[in-house]
Amino acid sequence: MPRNRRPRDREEKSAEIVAAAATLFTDVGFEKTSLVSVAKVAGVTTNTIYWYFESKEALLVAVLDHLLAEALHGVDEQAETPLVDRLLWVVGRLDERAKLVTTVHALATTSPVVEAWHDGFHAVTNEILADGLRQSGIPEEQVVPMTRLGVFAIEGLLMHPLPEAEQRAVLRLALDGPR
Amino acid sequence: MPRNRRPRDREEKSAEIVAAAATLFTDVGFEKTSLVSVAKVAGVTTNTIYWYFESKEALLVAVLDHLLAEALHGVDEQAETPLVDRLLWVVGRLDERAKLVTTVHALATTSPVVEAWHDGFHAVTNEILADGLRQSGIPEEQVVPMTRLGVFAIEGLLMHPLPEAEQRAVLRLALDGPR
DNA sequence: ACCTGAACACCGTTCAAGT
DNA sequence: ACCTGAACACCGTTCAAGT
Repeated sequence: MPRNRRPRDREEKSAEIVAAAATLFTDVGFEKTSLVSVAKVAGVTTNTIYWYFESKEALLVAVLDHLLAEALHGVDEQAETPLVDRLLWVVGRLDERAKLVTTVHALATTSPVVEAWHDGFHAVTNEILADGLRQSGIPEEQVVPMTRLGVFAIEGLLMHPLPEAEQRAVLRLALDGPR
Repeated sequence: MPRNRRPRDREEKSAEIVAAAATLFTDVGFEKTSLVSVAKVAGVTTNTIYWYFESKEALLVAVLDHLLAEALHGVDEQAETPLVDRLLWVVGRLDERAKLVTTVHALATTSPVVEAWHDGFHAVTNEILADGLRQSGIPEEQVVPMTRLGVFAIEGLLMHPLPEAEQRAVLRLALDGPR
């Protein structure tokens, strides 16, 4: 029982693993990142990862939670700017993580853990976008399909890089319609 | 030189491998399908696959070409029906292959072969959709963003299953705008 | 030209053993 | 409770060898 092992060691170690995984997953990609390389960066052994996380996919979910919290930090201060700009801001922040967007969709069809995270993520983002639309005075029966189209547009923009002017054109079209 | 080896053996064998891979990739998923299982279904050895295809990803591209040709067969006869219904028809036909849609996007970021196929696919579908929009009398400067939004909507519908009535609502909104 | 057997390097995961 | 060494089963891929 060494006295230098403080009680927050657990969260620290786990946080280091998540941080290492977050960098590698976004840069190298989830599939191409081996747990050995995650362990190396985090300064632990492969098996240690399994003490903290049930599987590689469970580690991915922890990474996603971490990045989401990070990405959402600051979205509140933007409550005053127009909806289109707010969405554009979100797209800009998520752009470096684009690789993970496709990874999540690919894994959601086979991995229950990832599927659960994906469903929860959509529930949250749908709610945020739907609220924004209602406050813009969109008639209630159009809120649901427009929310869906808006989310599809955001996902599409993340998966297919485009200059910002064209991103804006697509989002405006999705929210305001032609003209 | 056995006399029962006909000259079309090569295409036959390769077609059998593609057919086996097409079934397994769509049902089990690309990542979860091992080349051993493909070989077993096709009645060959794993190494034989490498005689016909450069890699597992090259085999995927062959499968995609095969399925695309199959899916596009019959789209011409629909030239008279409204654009929304035509897109809905395409979505319906691709729905069982939804797993592959996400796989292609996931691999496109790391595999040049798959990225090339993905780019070509988008070029073709963009053209088809843009032509349809022009014939519907959409003003030229709106054709490009509307095509993009339309493709994003289709991909979104493939990645997130929805009842047909809601699929139609999203597509109508993308093409006709609110009201 | 076409196909195989046997190996290679690597992967996610497990488990008995240590502290 | 936490971590490790060593192994497991499996994977995509390669290559020398056969016909």
